[in-house]
Amino acid sequence: MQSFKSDQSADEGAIITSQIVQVAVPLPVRKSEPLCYDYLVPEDLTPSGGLPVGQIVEVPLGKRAVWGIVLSDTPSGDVKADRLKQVISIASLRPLDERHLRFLTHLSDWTMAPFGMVMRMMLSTPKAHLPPPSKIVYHAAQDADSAQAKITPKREKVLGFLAEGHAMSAPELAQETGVSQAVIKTMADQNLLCSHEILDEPSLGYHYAPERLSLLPLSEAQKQVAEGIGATLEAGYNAHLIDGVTGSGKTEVYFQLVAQMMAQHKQILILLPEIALTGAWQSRFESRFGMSPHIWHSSVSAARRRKLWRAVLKGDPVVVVGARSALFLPFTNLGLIIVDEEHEQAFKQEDMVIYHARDMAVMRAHIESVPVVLATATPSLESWVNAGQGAIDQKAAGTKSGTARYQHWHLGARIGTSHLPQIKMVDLKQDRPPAGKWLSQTLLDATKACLEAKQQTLLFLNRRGYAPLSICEACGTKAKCNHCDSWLVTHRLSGARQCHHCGFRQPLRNHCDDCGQEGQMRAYGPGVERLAEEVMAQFPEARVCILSSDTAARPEVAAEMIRAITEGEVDIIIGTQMAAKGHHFPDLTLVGVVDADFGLQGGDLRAAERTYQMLSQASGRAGRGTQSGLAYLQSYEPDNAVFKALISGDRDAFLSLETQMRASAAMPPFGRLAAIILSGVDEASVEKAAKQLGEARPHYRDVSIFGPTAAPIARIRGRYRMRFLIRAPREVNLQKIIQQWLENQRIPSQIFLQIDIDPYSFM
DNA sequence: ATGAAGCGAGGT
DNA sequence: CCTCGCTTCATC
Repeated sequence: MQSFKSDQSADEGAIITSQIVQVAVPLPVRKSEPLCYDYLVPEDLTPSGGLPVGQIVEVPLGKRAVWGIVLSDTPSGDVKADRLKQVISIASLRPLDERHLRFLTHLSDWTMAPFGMVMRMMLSTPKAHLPPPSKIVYHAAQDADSAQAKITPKREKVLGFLAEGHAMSAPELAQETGVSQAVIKTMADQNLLCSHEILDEPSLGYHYAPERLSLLPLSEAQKQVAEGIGATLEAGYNAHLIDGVTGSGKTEVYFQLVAQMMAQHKQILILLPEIALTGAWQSRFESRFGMSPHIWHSSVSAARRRKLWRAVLKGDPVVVVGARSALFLPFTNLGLIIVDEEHEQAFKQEDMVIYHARDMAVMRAHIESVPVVLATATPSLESWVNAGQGAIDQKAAGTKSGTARYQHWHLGARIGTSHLPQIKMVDLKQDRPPAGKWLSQTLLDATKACLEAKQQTLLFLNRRGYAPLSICEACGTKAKCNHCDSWLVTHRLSGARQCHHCGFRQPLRNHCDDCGQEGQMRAYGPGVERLAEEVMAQFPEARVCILSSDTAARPEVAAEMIRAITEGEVDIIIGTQMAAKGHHFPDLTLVGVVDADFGLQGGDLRAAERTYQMLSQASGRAGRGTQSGLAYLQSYEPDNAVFKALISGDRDAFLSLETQMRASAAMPPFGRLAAIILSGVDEASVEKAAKQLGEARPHYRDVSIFGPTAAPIARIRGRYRMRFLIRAPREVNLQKIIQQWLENQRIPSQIFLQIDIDPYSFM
């Protein structure tokens, strides 16, 4: 009796002394601190004693088992110890380091996305936290000579190889020694070899070998930039903006920096905006470095991602090239971050966690104390101002001048003989194409001349499909999406009318859904397919291709089209944005921008900036070879400042003007913006929730809150959306204001609330 | 996020 | 009286 009791109390004692940790759980709960729950750590899970902060663990959560991160080794005490659940398992990974955790919390704080969601995104690589598969390896038996088995020549070969101290799996060994696997198996059976199980986790790290590099010799200007930045690479955090016209060789400059950090055996992260189209970039990397970089994006196979994720955490020296999500990899030996095409909007992630990968890359570099290099031909206004430009205007906006956050590096001329294209306007009010046609006489003549000179033309139109709008001539009804407030775009090539917001499609019929009339549907407006029709009618002998995300949906198809164009198998390219980006088509000398005004309308904060970037990008395709290039911009308002800047090539004047406008309107980067978006299936309840939230709006002297207003496209994917826009001076803590506003608000659970700090899209 | 419980409308 | 569907609640 007595002893039973004391045993009992000893058990209780064991439970009480066992460790309790706080684990961040993947719940979408918005709190100022990461949402953590207390869990007991069973002793048999931690032979080494306690769990460290940063350890990834599997814990029960309600009915489920989820992965979370240990954020504290002391209990919060929120729940009585006897109600605590136990940690289920511990990931076979080293704990995340403190800097990575800091990155996650800062990102969650900045974006106001629930920590649990940021963490979930970071941990979403399938099975990365499970132990790697194991494999059986063979090595020479200790007492091999005492075994009685015959040593045949083949066996001799195997033993000879293993004598060098290797341990290998049967297939590898067979490969290496040129014997069949059966020989190895038999030798193992006869105790000539002994085997054991190891984890199959080869290192992915590069071996830095300067003799394998074949970097291009740099021009004087390139060398200056490479050396200037290079001198700071080992001095912790430093941010650089490489600002060089298309074709000035920015990539070669940062390759030099990559090589410099590789010599230090560091991990290097290179972010590209659209990784699916990076075949050319990759082959360029391979030819300079004699090895492939590791690619990271959502369509890389789960197995590869898993291997890379683990290798990155182990600290293997790797060069990772990736899309936005690569930013969340658990680097432990990071040396350098590069963000190429830093101005690209594609870096802004608009899903569950809304963040800008360029800005978060700078934040991560800061936390990791490593340099970050932003590269672009057309800097975003934010980066340009951060690089200390437009200083007069900064003063006007009350910001201290002379405090550039980024070092600004210019790369001027194009490399080699090529020059920037000459840009000319076509005034569509004067030189107007006939109804239903889109090419002015000027552009047609130029195209004809270009064809005759056996050179290529790019006609740029950023509109997919055949026509953006279809109207029934009988009743005036427009073909609309069932799930969104948007028109259906006619796609003749795929025989469908489709919604570009939700992917809804219906077969292409010449029948009105509303009045039922046959044969009355008319297409309005241009799309690349329709433009192709016009071009083929004008130039029946020309070889025409359409390059858009519809015609080149898969990367292989896109690569093939780009090859065909590069090798001169095409005369006229009709392309969307996809054709404008980064390609090098040496025979292309004429670019026609069919609708240069597209993108300027809509009152978007960045409309002018974005249009400038896109048109300069598109016109920059012309004249990259030995011939000089020419670009025509068709516009109804040819006097717009954007076009004037493009023609004069005075980009900095344009950016200064934009900077002034932003500064005087207290818009980013001189003021801060945030959007709060409420969405839900039921329009009335979204409106009601928005109204309630609006009534609780805080009132501050310098903070303006606009809304609630229906989003410009009020319904997308069957969800109604209302938004608030908040504007505050730069020095105001916008997140804190929103936090306080939302704190005591009860949002019905069927309504989804999102916060977009520094919004780019106003849709 | 996601499973469970709570509650009104409709069916046996 | 019991089930279906949808809102509300809690998750250590």
